[in-house]
Amino acid sequence: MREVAKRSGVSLQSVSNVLNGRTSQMREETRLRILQSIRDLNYQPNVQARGLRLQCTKTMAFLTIDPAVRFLSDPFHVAILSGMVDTLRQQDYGLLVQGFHPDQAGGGFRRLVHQRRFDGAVVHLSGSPDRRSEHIEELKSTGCPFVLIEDRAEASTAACVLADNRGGAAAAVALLQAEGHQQIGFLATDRLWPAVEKRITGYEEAIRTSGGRWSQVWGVDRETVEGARSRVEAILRDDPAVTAILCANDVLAVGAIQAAKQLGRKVPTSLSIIGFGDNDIAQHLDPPLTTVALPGVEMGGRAAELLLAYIQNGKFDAPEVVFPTKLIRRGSA
Amino acid sequence: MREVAKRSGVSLQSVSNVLNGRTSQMREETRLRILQSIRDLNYQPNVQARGLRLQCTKTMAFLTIDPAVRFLSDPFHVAILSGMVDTLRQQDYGLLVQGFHPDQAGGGFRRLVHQRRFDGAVVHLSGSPDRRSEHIEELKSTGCPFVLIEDRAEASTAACVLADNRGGAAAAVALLQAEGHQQIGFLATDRLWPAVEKRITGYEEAIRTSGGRWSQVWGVDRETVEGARSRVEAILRDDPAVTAILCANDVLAVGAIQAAKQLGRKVPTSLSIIGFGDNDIAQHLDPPLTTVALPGVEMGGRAAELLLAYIQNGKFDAPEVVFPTKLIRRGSA
DNA sequence: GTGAAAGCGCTAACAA
DNA sequence: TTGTTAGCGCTTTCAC
Repeated sequence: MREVAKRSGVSLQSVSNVLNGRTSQMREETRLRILQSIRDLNYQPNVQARGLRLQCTKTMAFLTIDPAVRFLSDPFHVAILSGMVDTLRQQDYGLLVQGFHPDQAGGGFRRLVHQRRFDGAVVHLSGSPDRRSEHIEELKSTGCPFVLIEDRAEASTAACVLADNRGGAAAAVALLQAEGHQQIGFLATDRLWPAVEKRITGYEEAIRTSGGRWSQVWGVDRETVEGARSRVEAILRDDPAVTAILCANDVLAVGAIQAAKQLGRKVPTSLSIIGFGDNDIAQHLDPPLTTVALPGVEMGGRAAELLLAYIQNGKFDAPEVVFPTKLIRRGSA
Repeated sequence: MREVAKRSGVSLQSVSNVLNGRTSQMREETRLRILQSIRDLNYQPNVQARGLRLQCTKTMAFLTIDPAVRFLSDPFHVAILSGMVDTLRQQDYGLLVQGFHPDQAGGGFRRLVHQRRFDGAVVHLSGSPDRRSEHIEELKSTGCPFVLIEDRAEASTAACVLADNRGGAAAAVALLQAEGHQQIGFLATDRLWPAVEKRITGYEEAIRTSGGRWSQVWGVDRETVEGARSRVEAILRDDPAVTAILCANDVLAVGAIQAAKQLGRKVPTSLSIIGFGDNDIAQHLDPPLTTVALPGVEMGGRAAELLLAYIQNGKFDAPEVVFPTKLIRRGSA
């Protein structure tokens, strides 16, 4: 910057003014001269120095708590990130990605915030509601603005972006009941994600309010296709009267389909399966997966927008944004 | 930090010394007192200020050129990122993610580097070899260390991480020829990724050296399942004598399988299909996809390690790291 | 062993 | 309209 000033024969301040658009009371000629020097020297302001002064980083973070080292293998996370990237790149904001192991998450958030690595964060928590509350309190106490995905927080520095998981689960149950299913089970992940909790709630409510007599939630310890397959095989052997399974996500649904094949149960005639997520794979399975679509990309994009607006105006446009979910009927139910 | 110093009754300097391990000539007692204050105050050094002084950011970047806004939907990118995240989080390094549109990439790299947002970058380029060379020159000229994925660069500030794509393609061709196939085609993406180029080269070499008479490379403009499906349908209608297709990636292979089904050609008996990547979906397709596995996670991890070592020692441990690929035989060939 | 002073690159407040 | 000064939080050099 000093170079630019020297080259244009002006002070550092004037250069700074041009860069920040404070150009109202400056001679057009000077402005152009400075602009030219900037271009000649290929100058770019140092975000670090600028940030130190302005107390901002031009960076947004995506934080999650996931026991899996490869937390990016969760397609929902990737969708959120894609949405964020898209919004942020238009504003010259960078995206910092960080996943925490459940055990380290405690001090982890606080540490990162104190390091001043970002101006705001989109956060996707997991764990028991109590644990999550603790984390939310911790985030609040940092003063750093954040947007929760699929979770709620009462705070002026927080907002949340949710999908209508309960509605989605209810729609899925309704479809299955309309097809005459009496024993509809729910295959859940052991790790508690807030969205999964809501899907379970939606499922149970739907069964109850429709006068259904039978409901059952099973857990899968390994959240993989293999894990789901072996679990579902055991379930079906145990209780062959189960005719429909609503799965907490599409990956589990893939495992469920495999289990059905393994046991010689035709999908959907002998066993109906519905997933959650509408991942890329869903429509290419055999049979194509009936699933509740989640607008992950849109959610990530909106979360980033909310954060950006907070940084500009000091408050959130909306404390809460709810996205609809949509049951996509294909061949598995 | 000022707080910590005051609380411990020492100078800022001493606190800084403790934080940076320059503790050799300091009374143990003082050291412990400072450490305690740090803990009491929950102090974390401000990476921004520290970085400004030290000219480093404790952040690494992943940069790619991908026309798709959702460049993260490429499973290979996600794998690279996963590997990087894993390595970086152990070193308290952050990960910055940025995708460029081919048209903006030109100045984009330079801009980011000049902004001093990161200490090094893992870069996955695409485009024609000439274009890529330009970008590599630009990266070199910034002086910022970088590791190329699937591409080469001669520079002291650069290293590269490659997979044996040629070998993988050759193995795939060998398998198909051993099964008696005479007309093996290659389904490529229109967008030129260096890895795809190498797969094509490997394919053509293998056909030639084995005395094969027929070879053909088709391009797919839309890199989606749909795009591949319609392209392959046209291809097969045009020349039904084609009995095997080697696809540039697994997504295209999914489309090819669908096309085969559409035309009533059984896979693998009437049409053999091999993919590249071994994505999560591959083994859950019907039939399970025979594919050349790429160690994306390992490559990303190694790339980050190389960069980290460069930052410490001022030079790369190795100018080039090559990973093997592995043909995984399943049901589609 | 510890403290004081300078400066990384930038911007806000004030002075000219 | 433009230039000067101070300071963001940290580390480094040098003096004590």
